[in-house]
Amino acid sequence: MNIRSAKDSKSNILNAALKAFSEHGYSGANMRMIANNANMSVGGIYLYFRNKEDLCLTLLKERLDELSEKMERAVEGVNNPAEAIGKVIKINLEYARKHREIILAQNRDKGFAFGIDVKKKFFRKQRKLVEKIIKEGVRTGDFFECNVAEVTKIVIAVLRGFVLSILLEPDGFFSVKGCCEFALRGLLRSV
Amino acid sequence: MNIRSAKDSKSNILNAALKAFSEHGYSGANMRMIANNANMSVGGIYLYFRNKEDLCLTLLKERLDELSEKMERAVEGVNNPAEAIGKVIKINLEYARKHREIILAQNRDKGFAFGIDVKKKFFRKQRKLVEKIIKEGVRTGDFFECNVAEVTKIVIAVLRGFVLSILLEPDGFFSVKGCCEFALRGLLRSV
Amino acid sequence: MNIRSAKDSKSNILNAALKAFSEHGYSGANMRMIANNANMSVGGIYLYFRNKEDLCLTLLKERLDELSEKMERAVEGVNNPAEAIGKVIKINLEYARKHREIILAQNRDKGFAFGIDVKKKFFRKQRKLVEKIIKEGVRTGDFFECNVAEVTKIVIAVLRGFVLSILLEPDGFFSVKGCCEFALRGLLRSV
Amino acid sequence: MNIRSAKDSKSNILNAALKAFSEHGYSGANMRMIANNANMSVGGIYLYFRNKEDLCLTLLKERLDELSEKMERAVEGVNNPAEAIGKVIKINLEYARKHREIILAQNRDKGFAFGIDVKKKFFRKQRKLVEKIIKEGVRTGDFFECNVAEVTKIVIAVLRGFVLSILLEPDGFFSVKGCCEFALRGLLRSV
DNA sequence: GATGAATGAGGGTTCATTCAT
DNA sequence: AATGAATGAACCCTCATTCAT
Repeated sequence: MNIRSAKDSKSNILNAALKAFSEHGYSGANMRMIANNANMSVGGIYLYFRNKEDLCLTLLKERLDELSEKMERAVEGVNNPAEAIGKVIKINLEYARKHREIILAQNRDKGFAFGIDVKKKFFRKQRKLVEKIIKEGVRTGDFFECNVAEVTKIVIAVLRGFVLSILLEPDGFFSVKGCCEFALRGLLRSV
Repeated sequence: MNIRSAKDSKSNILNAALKAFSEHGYSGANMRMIANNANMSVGGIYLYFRNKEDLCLTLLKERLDELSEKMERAVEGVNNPAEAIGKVIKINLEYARKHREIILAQNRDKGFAFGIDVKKKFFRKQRKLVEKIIKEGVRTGDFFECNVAEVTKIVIAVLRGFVLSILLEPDGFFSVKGCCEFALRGLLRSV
Repeated sequence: MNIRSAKDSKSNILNAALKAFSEHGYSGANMRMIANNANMSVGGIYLYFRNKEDLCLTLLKERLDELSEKMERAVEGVNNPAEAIGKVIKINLEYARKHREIILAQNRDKGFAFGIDVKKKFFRKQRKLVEKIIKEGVRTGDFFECNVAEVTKIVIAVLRGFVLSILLEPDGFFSVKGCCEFALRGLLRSV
Repeated sequence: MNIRSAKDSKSNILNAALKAFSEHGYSGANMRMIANNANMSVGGIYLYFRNKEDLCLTLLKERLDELSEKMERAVEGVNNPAEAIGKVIKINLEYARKHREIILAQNRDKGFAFGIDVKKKFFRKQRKLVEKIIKEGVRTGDFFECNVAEVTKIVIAVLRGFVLSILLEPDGFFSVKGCCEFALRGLLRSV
């Protein structure tokens, strides 16, 4: 209707798609719905995106890039490794809570395999970040001596678990502080 | 071809569906595929299952019931709380590795919302089991004093994270021992 | 289950089919339903009837034969033509009210064309009966001089209209007496 | 092929459906047939009609609205009640002869219950029209004193009977004049 | 750039009928 | 005579994608 720039149109469609996917999941949402949300014609979407999958993938990429950047900015200049781990956990939990619907939509109907490349790229970045922190923690003596590669994987696994639990039970009591403490100390009173 | 008992037919279909869902996801698999895998006609499936969803749900329920039972049997008679937590982690990790395809299939295309009741029932059982162990650990003094309810949730979140990571990166190095140690001790050298 | 004679089985199935067709119409009723109603297997039905249509046709034939016979018996020995016409109307209206569900079922989903031969045979008999009465009425002078063939058709049409109206609006006020009076004024020389 | 206006497409589909339903009845006709008749794709039909039933119902409504209007226009300005009844009969008989196939199709496979609301609306209109004429006839003294409500029902039943008979035996000799005379003898005080 | 009518393959599901037992 | 599991064609309907305008 309006004279829009290509960039505007694209982000307009992305917002419309976001809404549709959030509400109905990937295959529950159809192109007509998205077009309606975007105040556009169905055909119009195909001027900006190759197909439905491309549209969803773009959405996913945007989100993960944003999260990546947030994490990196959050630990920039933080010297205390424990604090850095805490920040990473905090950012991830906040992000999960904020974008719950979207993350679920991207996994509903398509599952983990969907957009695997984009996800892998994100995971790689995330792992590097955490690994750096742990390495530093071991170097400073704050953290246990350990197989850094494995512990990194474990920490990321734990992080994922926190995120997943927030997605599954959004209303459950689940404090960032509790998660951080746990990740840093575990269950046992004495070692 | 129609010489099978009803029970045979049912499990025959379930296996065929498992294969189809594992390879193509829930909506990628179609009833014709499943019928072919089962060396049956399409209509035959509907003698044993109300519809596609029912078929997949049955598969899910079977799996989760089995896992539930395994966990319960594993901690039976174990008095050391740390050991019990270790067993729970071990069972879950082994299970994830063994049934990776199936679990993914049930979440691909349909996502977490699918079979939510069956899943909730499982989660409830799992939480009760873990809570009991932690309570006991706190009572015996093996574990920190803590908000048992919250820590239970966190431990389960961690558990989920381990499982999720195995699903996402099946070939990654990821030892049960490492996970257990981490869950029990965390990262920090001293508190 | 029981040892039944072939005749028993047949009528047992017919009753079961009648119930099913009455409740769900021709295509709404399925063979499994009928088999259940008859406490039989699906395959069993095919020992007695060639197929679903044959089953329904047999039902139709039974009903129409019964009605035919009732009409014939009713006018037997009645000498007054007006009274005879009244009897015919009465029998038909009563029959429509009594077997409403069945008649509707036979026309629901299949319509007038269904069982056309059986119906035609019935219509022929009915027409002959009415024609005979009218001819007699004209001969005795009770009825107007008229084109007997056409008036017969008209009287039958009127009769059908009464029946149809009862089928369409079973609860509507619609007296046999009113119908007879109306129809006879069309026939009687003097009132 | 896609150069038609929406209105053209709709009526194009309606014609195609009419042909299909007339030839094969409601459930005998399938969407693919209709699409072929309309030189369209199956999906195209669903742009204009919610489903098969909606398509058939629209057809039915169109027909009955047309007949309703015809009847009303026919008696407009006619002062003689007997003549008015004659016109109503004439219009209905002509209509039945002209649209025989269509009317049959709408009742074949689905029966009277199909589109019951649309039909009821038509019947209501028809009854009001006839009732008004009879009331007027009684007032002017042309018609017998009578229970107007009941006689209206009877006249409509008779009318239905004429229509039904034309549907059942289209080639039968069945004059409008004969029908009117017969029906009017039931109503007129003097012949 | 933008439209939206049109496509048509493919989906899940039903059910009259068959046949090995 | 009787069973009921099995068949498979056919049904209605959906929707990502295309293309004439």
